[in-house]
Amino acid sequence: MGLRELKRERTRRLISDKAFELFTDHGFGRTTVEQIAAAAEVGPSTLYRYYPTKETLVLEFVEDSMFGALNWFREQPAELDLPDGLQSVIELVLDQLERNPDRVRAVYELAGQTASVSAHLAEVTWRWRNELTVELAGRLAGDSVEFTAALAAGAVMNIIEVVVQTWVDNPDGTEVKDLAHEAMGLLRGGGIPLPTVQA
Amino acid sequence: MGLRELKRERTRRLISDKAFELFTDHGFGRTTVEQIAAAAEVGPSTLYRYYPTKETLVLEFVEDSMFGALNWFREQPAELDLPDGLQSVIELVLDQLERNPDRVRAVYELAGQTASVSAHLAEVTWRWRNELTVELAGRLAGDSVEFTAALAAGAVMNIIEVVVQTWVDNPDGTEVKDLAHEAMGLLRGGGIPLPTVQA
DNA sequence: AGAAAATTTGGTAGTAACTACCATATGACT
DNA sequence: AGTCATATGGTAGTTACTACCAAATTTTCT
Repeated sequence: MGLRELKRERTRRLISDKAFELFTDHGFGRTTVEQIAAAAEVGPSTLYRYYPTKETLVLEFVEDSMFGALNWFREQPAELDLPDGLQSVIELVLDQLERNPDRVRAVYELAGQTASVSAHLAEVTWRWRNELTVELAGRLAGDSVEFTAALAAGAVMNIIEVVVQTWVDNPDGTEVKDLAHEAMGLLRGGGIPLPTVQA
Repeated sequence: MGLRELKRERTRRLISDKAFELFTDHGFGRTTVEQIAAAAEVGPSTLYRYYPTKETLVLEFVEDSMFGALNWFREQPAELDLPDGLQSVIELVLDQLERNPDRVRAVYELAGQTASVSAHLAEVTWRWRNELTVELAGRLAGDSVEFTAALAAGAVMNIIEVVVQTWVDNPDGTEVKDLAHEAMGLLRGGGIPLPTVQA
């Protein structure tokens, strides 16, 4: 890796760290992009090159965690057992998020306070689910492939969201991995009140 | 209803109609709030009183459809059978959306083109799911009520989203209600590749 | 009917996120 | 060392949105 890339990584991290510092101290809305740029000792112009919007400053880590796992899934052989593969996807996302619990909590804190952050967080997971749907559809056969894939991808996204939310809400509760298994068990075992089917 | 309320309703509708006209003709990003205000023959100041952000102009109908159904659910007696109730919620939302198919299609069109619209659309459904979770949790008993409620609410949201998406993507396909039943059937009958449970 | 009160409207001034663009500086390569 | 590619910082401008105020309009009270 050249010196150039190294510096890029460093500035990128510096900017997002300073941003989080200011966001958690004074709130998302009360922090201006210029203040962040000043704190990171770069021009606003440079900051915008790394982070096109204020929200991406907050969501980079979550987005990377989620799409990292998705990319792993994409590289798996076509014969991969889907249920097993989906479990691995879930565990990979959770593993990534657990590498930086404080950051995850801060993100959810900010999303709770600011509508546009919550909106963009929702958008990231929504986009993630759509891309998982495409990948899944390519691995399915039979009737209404798109439909089935979308339902499966939605279920996976759901499990992740519920587990993360529960984890964030009570930090000293059950282990993340156990929560995930509990969720999958409930879904499979019929422990969830699902809507009835009646024509 | 007094003259004041009547005029308010009228201006509100006028504004959102003009907004959709401009959005679909020239795109969301290429339409300014001032242009919308001018087209509706009101001051920008007035427009902002009705619609606090540009995105609410787009999402009002979808939001009303979804939260209308949720409010119906909230008013149901505590003894209501949950699976049946959830099916009704789904059908109510879909009924509301079907009252204005063009508008729904336009919304999804705009969401596909503009990130911030897609973000706010995601946020609306996310918030809807959260409120459904709260309502459901109040009607459940036993262990891990919150957890179960969140999973159920997520499943409901999922069905709605998949059905609407499928409906929007091919307008002349299966009836919305049939799609919904198909989705519920697949979910209950194990036709979906769900992640495995293994500790 | 007419005055007073409440509310809606439109306009002004200002903030801040973001874009387009250009000159300068800084690593990379021969 | 010199040239090339890329990263940086600054300037000017657009636009969404906020706070605030004076005029207009609807409702209410006498």
